[in-house]
Amino acid sequence: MGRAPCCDKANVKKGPWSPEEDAKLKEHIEKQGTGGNWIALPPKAGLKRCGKSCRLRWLNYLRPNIKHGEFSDDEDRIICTLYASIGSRWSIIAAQLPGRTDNDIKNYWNTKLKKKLFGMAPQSHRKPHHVHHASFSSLLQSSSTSSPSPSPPLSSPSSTLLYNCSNNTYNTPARSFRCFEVSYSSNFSNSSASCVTAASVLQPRESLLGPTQHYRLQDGLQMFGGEASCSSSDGSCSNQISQNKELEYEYGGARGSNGANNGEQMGMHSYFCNEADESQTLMASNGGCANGWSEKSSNGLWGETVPLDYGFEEIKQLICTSSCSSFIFDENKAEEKVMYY
DNA sequence: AAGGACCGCAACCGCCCGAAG
DNA sequence: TCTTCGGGCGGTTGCGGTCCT
Repeated sequence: MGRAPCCDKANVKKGPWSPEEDAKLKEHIEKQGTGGNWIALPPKAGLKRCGKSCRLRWLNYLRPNIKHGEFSDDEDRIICTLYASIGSRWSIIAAQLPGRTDNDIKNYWNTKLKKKLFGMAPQSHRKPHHVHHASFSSLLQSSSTSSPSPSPPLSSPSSTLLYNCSNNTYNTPARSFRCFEVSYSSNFSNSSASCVTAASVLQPRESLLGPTQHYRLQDGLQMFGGEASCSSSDGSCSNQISQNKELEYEYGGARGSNGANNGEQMGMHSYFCNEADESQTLMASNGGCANGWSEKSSNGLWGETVPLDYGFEEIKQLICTSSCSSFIFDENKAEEKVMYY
């Protein structure tokens, strides 16, 4: 009955990893692999660490192709957009950002992006001393040519973000965004074998127009899975779209307006919302395994059609209303949890 | 120069779920 | 069928670095 304990917790080392430990772990995994058993790995590798700790160290730091450093504006947009639609499913979000780990994204969101998005003033009066990111509004407004225009105050985004009802676009002086829709079907049968990743994120409108549109989208898709992305999974669900070498991107093909993909897997559909593009559908599904997609959404958005291309205010409001309306205020964390579950 | 405040990040903690026994 | 484990995930913490006074 049952199994042996995973590790002797009294005899495992905690705290920061030494370079020697890193080298041992890396060498062992590169030679032997994980063997599919992290708990058994530490003694084999000569490490006095918990298997979970080894796994975390490998996935978040030692694994090849890990990307550290600044997040690009595109990555910011992906994070914000996905956060607005699915909440703090960091592993899923990480799966869309090649080279990024869920831990990285989580930290980035908590320390920078959230403040950027909500225009939070620094808690102290001193100037920020780390990397100066563009504000989110300027991020949204930045043109593809990165023209250095000053950012308007976040408190008045409407002054620079104009919604065009006729074609579902948000226009700024420098750039406009196309409205995408992504629908999540909840009636797929095999959650472990079926998952869908975000196939569209905020894209500069100009990149979606004209003859290059198709290719840009394909590029965008491939970007998601071009290499082992860095969800904290063992990699099996990281290449969610890159695993889809066979994945068919139906461009202009049949559209499952209800999101069902023959009823067997969750479908994600991105539509171009203006009339000129309405016949063009990008449809993506895959055989990855990000289980988050298979679960009921914490914000209750599954099965609905969720606009994924937001302006600043839309993302802000979505985040506020759908998932964690009170996350700015620490005193409301308890309430926040209630809202989640 | 020293102390305090703040920030970012690596790592830990605890829970959940499916698998193993 | 029940118990326990292993893997995975999100939330939280603590430490070290940086900046301000």
